[in-house]
Order: sequence, then C-alpha cells, then structure tokens
Amino acid sequence: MLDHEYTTKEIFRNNFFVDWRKEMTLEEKMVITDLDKCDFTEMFTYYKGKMEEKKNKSKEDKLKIKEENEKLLEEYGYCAMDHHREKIGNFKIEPPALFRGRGDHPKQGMLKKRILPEDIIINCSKDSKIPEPPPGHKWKEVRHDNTVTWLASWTENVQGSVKYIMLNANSKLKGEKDWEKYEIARKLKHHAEKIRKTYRENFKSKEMKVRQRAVALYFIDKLALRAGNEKEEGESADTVGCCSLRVEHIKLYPELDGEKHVVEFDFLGKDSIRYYNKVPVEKQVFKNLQLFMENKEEGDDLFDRLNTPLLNKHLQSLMEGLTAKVFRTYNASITLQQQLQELTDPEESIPAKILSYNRANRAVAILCNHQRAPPKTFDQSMANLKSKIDAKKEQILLAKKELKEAKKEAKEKDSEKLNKVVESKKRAVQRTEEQLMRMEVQATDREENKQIALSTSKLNYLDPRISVAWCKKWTVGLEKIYNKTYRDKFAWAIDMTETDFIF
DNA sequence: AGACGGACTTGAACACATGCTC
DNA sequence: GAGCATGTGTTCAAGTCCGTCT
Repeated sequence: MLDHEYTTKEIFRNNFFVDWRKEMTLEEKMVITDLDKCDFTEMFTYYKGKMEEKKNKSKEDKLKIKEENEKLLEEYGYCAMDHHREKIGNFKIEPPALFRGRGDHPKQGMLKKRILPEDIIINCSKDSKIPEPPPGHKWKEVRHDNTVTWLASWTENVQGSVKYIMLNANSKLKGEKDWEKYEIARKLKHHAEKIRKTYRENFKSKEMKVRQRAVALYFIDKLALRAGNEKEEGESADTVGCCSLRVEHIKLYPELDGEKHVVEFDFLGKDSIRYYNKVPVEKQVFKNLQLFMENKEEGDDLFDRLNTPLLNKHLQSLMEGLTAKVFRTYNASITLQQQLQELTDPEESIPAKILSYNRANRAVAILCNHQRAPPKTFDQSMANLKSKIDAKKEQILLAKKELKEAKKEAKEKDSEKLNKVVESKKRAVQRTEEQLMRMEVQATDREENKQIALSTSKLNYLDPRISVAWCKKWTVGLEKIYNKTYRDKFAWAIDMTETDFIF
C-alpha cells in the first residue's frame, strides 16, 4: 500500500502501528517503537517485483492461471437452491488487509484480520451435503435457517459487523426481490399526490415533530436524499443523510440570483461524497427551516425531533411497505421515463437515440448525486477524440471535393462508368458524414459524463422494464443499453416486458 | 423509546479482460 | 501482434431498515 495516499495520513499510520504492535513479540515490541523509523522498501520492492513477474508471464502461463481460476469458480462458485444451480455473488473470503475506510475514517489503517474456518457459520439445508472445512479445521457453526438468504457468514473485526456470502444478482431469489422493490415504487406512484398534499398541510402543523417530518419528507421526495440514519460517533466518517442533517449543512437565502427562498446544501453523504446544491423551496418550507434553526449552533441537528424510525413509521401508515428509500427508487424511475419521453426524437438516428437515453440516465444520476472521479486518462482521451474529429472533417471536405469533380466530369462525357463513380463518391461522403456524427455524439456524451457515474442508478434505481420497453419501441438493440451483466441481472424484466410498459 | 444486532441493498474504487489502433 | 484505452467484473465499505431486547 506504500504508494497509496492513505499511508501518508496520520490516523492511518497511528491505527496501523497500534494494531501492528499487538501482533509483535515482546522482543519486537522493544525494538520497534516508531513507525517513522521503519523502512519497508525491501518488502515493497519484493512485491512490486512479484507483480511485474506476474505481468510478464508467458501466454501459456497466463492461460493456465485463467483455467485454474475457472476451475475454482466451477467448484466453489455455485450452490444448489430449490434444485436450481445458482451462481454465488462472492464466494471468496475477504483476505486480511489494512482497513481502508472512505473519507475521513477514524479506523483507517487498522488490521483487518485473516478469517479462519473457525470464524465461519455455514447456512444450508439439513439434508444437503454440508461443505467440508479445510483439513484440521472446523466451522464455527453449521445452521439450517431458511428464513435468510446467506450461505455463509463471519464477523469482521474492524467494525464488528457481519459479512455474508450470498447469491449473485442473476439468481431467482435476488431477481424476485428486485421485482418487488420496483413494484413498491410503482405503487407509490398512485399515492404520491396524496402524500405530497399531506406533507404540505403538515408544514403548518402546530406540532414541531410533524412539521419537521413534513419538511424532511419534502427534501427526500424533491431531492432524492437518503433517509439519514443516526451513526455512532467515532466509528466511521462523519457523513449525513436527510434526517441527520445538522444546521451547518444548510444555508438560507431569502433571495439569491433572482430566486426566492433558496436553500444551499453542502454536506458529505454516503461514501463521503459531497452533496452540493442550491434549490429554491416553497415559502412554507423556508419559514420552517428558519424556525428549526433558531437558537441552534453548529453541530446541532436540523431536525431535532425526528429520526428515521419515526419517519418510516409515518410512511408505513400512508402506504404499506413504504419507507424513505422508496422515494429514491420512485423518483429515479419516473424521471427516466419522463426524460425518455421528452428527449427521444422518433426521427433521429440510433446513435442519437442512444445519446438521448444516456442523457435521460444522466438526469437520474445527477438527481441521485452519483459521482465518480474523472478517469485519469480523461483529458488525453478527449484530446485524441477531438483530433480524430478534426481529421474526419478534413476527410469530408476531401470527399466532397472529389464528388464535385466526378460530377463535373460525368456531366461533360456522359458515360455509364462515370455515373457509377459519382454514385460511389456520393456514398463515400455520406458514410464519412455519418462517422463524423457518431464521433461528435460520442464526444458530447463523454464530456457530459466526466464526473457522473451512470452505473449505480442503472443497476439499483431504474426499473429495467422502462429501458426494455424503450429499446423495443425504438428498435434499439438492448445490448447498446445493457451489457451482459445487466442483461443477466434483469433477465426477469427482459422476459416479461412489452413495448407499452408504463412504470 | 432507544440500543443493538442482523440482513440485505447500494456505492465508488479498483483490477482485469477485451477489443481497437497503429 | 504489441500496446493501450475502454468496458466489464470484483471488491468490500457504507448505507437502509427490521426485529428483538431492555
């Protein structure tokens, strides 16, 4: 890890050293007292060399390794469930490592210990062939619980949380759950207007608790914020969601850039990804926020009378199965559907249609604040594409000139052969222009996508039936939208969806 | 009511494979 | 056919939400 930025951080180094000392013998403890005086370069070079060696292996050796991996997958990567062979999502145990939290994580650098068979709970049917532990070992426990979906579990030592071995997303079990999730979101569609009306009424409630709940729900609905559970301080990075917003995370502007009642959000959300947004809100919301912030100081909860169990309990009463996260799914899917409707031009070419799809997808990703680090090679690859586009333009000019000359010649001496030449030159111009258009579309798409990750929403928030129906309607190949993984995961939707599907 | 453990989904980063260009 | 950019698959951390216990 030495060439990673992590290892320069004070917390990381301290945590590592504390945990390392726990592993030392008495003599080692006497000698090794200061991490800054430890020189790991020899080990570092050794492993660097190993990696290099691996990279430089011959084709045959690489093929052999690949085959061995496939054999491993074949033997351990599947299980039998209800007489079906199902792929396991993660069949390999997590190896020991130094814990890498995200953001400003208080536990970064701690030693994540090796998991032994003695740590593992196996969950399988009573009458099934129970997996053998490695020789000389035994499992922590073998149980037969058919109310849960995991096959094996262990407790991880850094956070003390349980980790699981579970089925792949393409399994029947996961597919059914996925379908249920979208069905609940679709159900919300029929309740949304009434729920909105209710929370607007509640803006004026005389009970502070109810007002806070209403404003929080307004944010969750309008901005697709996460619920925001409470977190234990010092156990992980300081991040928040809607219910856990603190007064320092918002600023109120009675007027800003010609708009009234603007709220500026600035906080770290899940994975310490920054959420920054300036939104005009309804007057009642604005007034309430002013009220909630009265007599509070930095560090105080904005919604001090509210938490996620309270909010979810309320939502349950409005619609069965409704929780805060359903709004994210609902708003993401409905936004995709609306955007597709708006952006798809029946006349445009297939590549242009795909650009429209990506733009609709992008609108959702922006709503959900799904970001990514710009690819390291972004500037370079963009410049490459630009120069290719320029070259293509040159090519078109040239092709046009040739066409003109051919036409002229054909006019002068009207021969069969020359007419054919004109035709082929015409086609060449057309072809090159199409190529240029495709490149320009690609450039636009890539530029707009620089810091936005589409995959998360595609995989977790967008009802696949919307996309399948759209592809069918416009005869766009599904593989242009969904790669193999997605098609696999959404097999349930691909099977059942007709062109007229409406979310 | 609140703490807590447990199960499951969501998320960005990273590693690896593939396919394209020169 | 090598070298590299891009797309795909893997990893594992970090959320949500539920049920149980006190």
